[in-house]
Amino acid sequence: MCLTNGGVAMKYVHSCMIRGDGGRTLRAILDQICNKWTLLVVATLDGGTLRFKELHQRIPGISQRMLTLTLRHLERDGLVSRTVHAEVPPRVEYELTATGRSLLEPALALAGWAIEHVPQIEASREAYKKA
Amino acid sequence: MCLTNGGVAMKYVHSCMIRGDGGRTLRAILDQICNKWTLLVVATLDGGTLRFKELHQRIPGISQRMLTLTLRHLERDGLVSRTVHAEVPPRVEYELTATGRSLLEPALALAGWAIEHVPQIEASREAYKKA
DNA sequence: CCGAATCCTAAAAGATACTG
DNA sequence: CAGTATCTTTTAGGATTCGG
Repeated sequence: MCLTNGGVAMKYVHSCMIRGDGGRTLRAILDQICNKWTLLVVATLDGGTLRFKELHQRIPGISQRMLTLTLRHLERDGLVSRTVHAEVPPRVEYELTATGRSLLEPALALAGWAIEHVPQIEASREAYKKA
Repeated sequence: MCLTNGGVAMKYVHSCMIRGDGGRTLRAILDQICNKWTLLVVATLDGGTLRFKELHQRIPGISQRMLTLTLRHLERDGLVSRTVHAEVPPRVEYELTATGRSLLEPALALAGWAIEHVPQIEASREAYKKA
């Protein structure tokens, strides 16, 4: 299967996305990845294992609730592993799984595109407002 | 700037995302791209110009309202051009701009990743439910 | 320290009806 | 044909409190 040619492959993506159930599942997964915090949590876990509190500190603005929810979803989807150490006080460590790490490259590509195009998009928004 | 090495570059992305304003703008753009319909509209416009009605037909399930909103946002951000032909009945054509086309590749990479991992993620979800 | 439970608001999205 | 307007439902996310 060729996934390198935009012209052809995007049609394949399109066909996958509009199929009744596959579409719903695929969109659910894409939504999951692209929500407010997921990409940031994955990016933060790149490079090694972190505890809950460390994650909380490194992601300014995230609430405990959203960090917990995001981690649970990532764990459920098999992208992050969660290890509880039976100590007092408790220590819980999070780490990307192989699947989670495999997400880094495409996620990076998209984030990179967004970073590159921020000025251009902002300019376009300004121009649009005036018109 | 190196954007090809996940280990290093993801930290760059992370640093971009947590910066006060740049972070907000960047996340707003990512949110925009990854919302329920944007990727699908962009994928559908790959390959050529389409009228409003054609888009509506090729994207099952989208409401007129959401198609309009999505197209307005894409137009505002400079990813899609909108051409009104002064005829009766009216004819409005939408087309990807150069910037819009440049989004195809990274968007494709992410969608491709999601498509590839659907079975694995679903299996992980099943296992998670039971446990 | 880690996180579950609850309550609340704002935004997104859907349904429906109408118009130049 | 290509929208706009309005209404309702649904969801995401934040604040706070409590528990193991």
